[in-house]
Amino acid sequence: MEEALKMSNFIHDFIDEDLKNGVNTRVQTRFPPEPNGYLHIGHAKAICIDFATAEKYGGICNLRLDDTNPSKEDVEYVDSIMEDIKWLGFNWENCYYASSYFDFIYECAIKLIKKGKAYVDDLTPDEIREYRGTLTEPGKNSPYRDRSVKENLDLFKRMTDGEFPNGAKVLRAKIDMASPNLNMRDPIMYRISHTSHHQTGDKWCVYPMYDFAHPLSDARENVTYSLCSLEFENHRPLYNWFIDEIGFEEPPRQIEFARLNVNYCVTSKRKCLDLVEKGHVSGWDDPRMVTLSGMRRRGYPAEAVKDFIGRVGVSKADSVVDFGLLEACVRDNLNANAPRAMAVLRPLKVIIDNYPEGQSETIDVELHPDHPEMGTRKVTFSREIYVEQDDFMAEPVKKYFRLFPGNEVRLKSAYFVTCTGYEADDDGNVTCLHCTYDPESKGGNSPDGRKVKGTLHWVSKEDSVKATVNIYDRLFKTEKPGSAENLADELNPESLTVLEDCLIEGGFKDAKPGDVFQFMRQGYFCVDKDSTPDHLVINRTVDLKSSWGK
RNA sequence: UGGGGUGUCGCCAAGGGGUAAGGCAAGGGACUUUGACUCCCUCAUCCGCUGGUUCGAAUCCAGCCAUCCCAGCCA
Repeated sequence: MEEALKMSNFIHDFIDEDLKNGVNTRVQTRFPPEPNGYLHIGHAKAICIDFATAEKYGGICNLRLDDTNPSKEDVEYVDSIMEDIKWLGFNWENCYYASSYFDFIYECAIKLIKKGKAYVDDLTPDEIREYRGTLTEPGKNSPYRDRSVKENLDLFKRMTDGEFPNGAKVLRAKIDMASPNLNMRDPIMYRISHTSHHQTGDKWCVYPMYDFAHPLSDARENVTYSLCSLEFENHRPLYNWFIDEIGFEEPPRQIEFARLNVNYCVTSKRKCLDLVEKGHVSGWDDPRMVTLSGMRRRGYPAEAVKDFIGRVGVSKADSVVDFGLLEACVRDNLNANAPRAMAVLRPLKVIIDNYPEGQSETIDVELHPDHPEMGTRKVTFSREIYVEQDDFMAEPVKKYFRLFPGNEVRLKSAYFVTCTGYEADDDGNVTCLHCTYDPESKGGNSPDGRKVKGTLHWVSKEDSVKATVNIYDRLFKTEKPGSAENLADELNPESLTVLEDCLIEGGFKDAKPGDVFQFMRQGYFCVDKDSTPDHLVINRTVDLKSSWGK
């Protein structure tokens, strides 16, 4: 993916142009999340773009926690953000907080007041909204707009000193109440909020707004390209206004790109928080969530996520990427890297009638068919084994070439076996299969050269471990969740299927949380963090494509 | 009905005057000790629409249509 993202996109075209014209001589970016939630697949796009762009041009990318609104933020989130970025494999040059620039930002506010470009406004929130006008009508000036510099300086200091309650006053930029761009109608720079901040404690009771803090933070850090999503396009004139008014030698430039949307997924903090708080999911790291922690727990390799971002590309067109593309990236990665193991999710007992009772043998099986260097593991074959329930049909449908009475198949790496009969309970459910094996076919090939069309995975009764397996489906049944009044109405009731009593080959007990295996045709599976040697909990990462049944 | 964006295959996305890359999905075939993988082949006479400029346009111009963002003391 590094290559994919280094391929030119329109952002790089702008940068190339600037570099060519001498507008800039270097490239520096930043990834600026607000610590008010967990990072998700959408952030992964921003992270990849920010870090890869800096890397492409030999510049640096800082992590900056955009913490200008303490009422919504928490250190729990800053910790998770750092962990998730590291998991993705990116290393920030410096870690800063917007709050570490509060003194600087405050000085900038004073400077604007002194220039007559900012004023303290006493209007109430409702009045400010009224005075702002509408999309089609211009706003009107606040009666407090023409206060003297001296009075503004005094009032702003008293705001800062905590003399006024929340909402009593704000500091506003004096721009143009008739601007067709609402962001330019005297935007608020500072609001009063007697809230303790997770980084600065009780030092401040006024906090800068995003529009004021962001450009100054960028400039302060010597960022040259401030890459963000499309919804900030309308803010760019304001971003530039603050940069121009304060004055910087190497002004940063904001470039916007379309944010990532994936169908059947939710990537808004509001909705994710809702799912977590209302218990629709087990937490921010629920394997069904597309949070970075959720995907990690699900077993998605970080490389696969980055590959996905690279394949999606960067443009300014609103788009919704198919979740299937993410899964394709995961399969590609895992197919190449995940060791193989045999597991039977819905066990069906098989008795090899002509295999001596009490006898067993150990078979070496490659961990990966394409990578012999990965070595082998040992599996045990014996008279009583288990196969998948749907690997048998009493009355086979056309083109079915697994087990059915009279048919011969291969047990992966073991022997050819022929189904001779089966037992069923009173309800007609098949409870046990009877087979005979061909001793000459040890290893899975018959010396007489006869072929079988089916190869089944299996586990022996003696050498297997029990596990609980979670099978996941999409969390939502609607392509674009969030349109309904209640998000819960759009949840897919079958997003989680728990299978108890699954059987995995014996050696699996040594697997560690986070390890991902391919259980042959059943797909890829990841050992859950809550798994213990006594109780294995396995999450299905993704299934395999199958042409069976088409 | 204001301003700012965006419209190329089912989903992403290159290409920016010279005759439509690639990926995912889909379909067909080969191979196969995973009905997986791999490997072949197919898949936009057409680039939102309508005009115009030009020898020639998806690429330039005009008009129109569709769609997204903006009226938080959120980011």
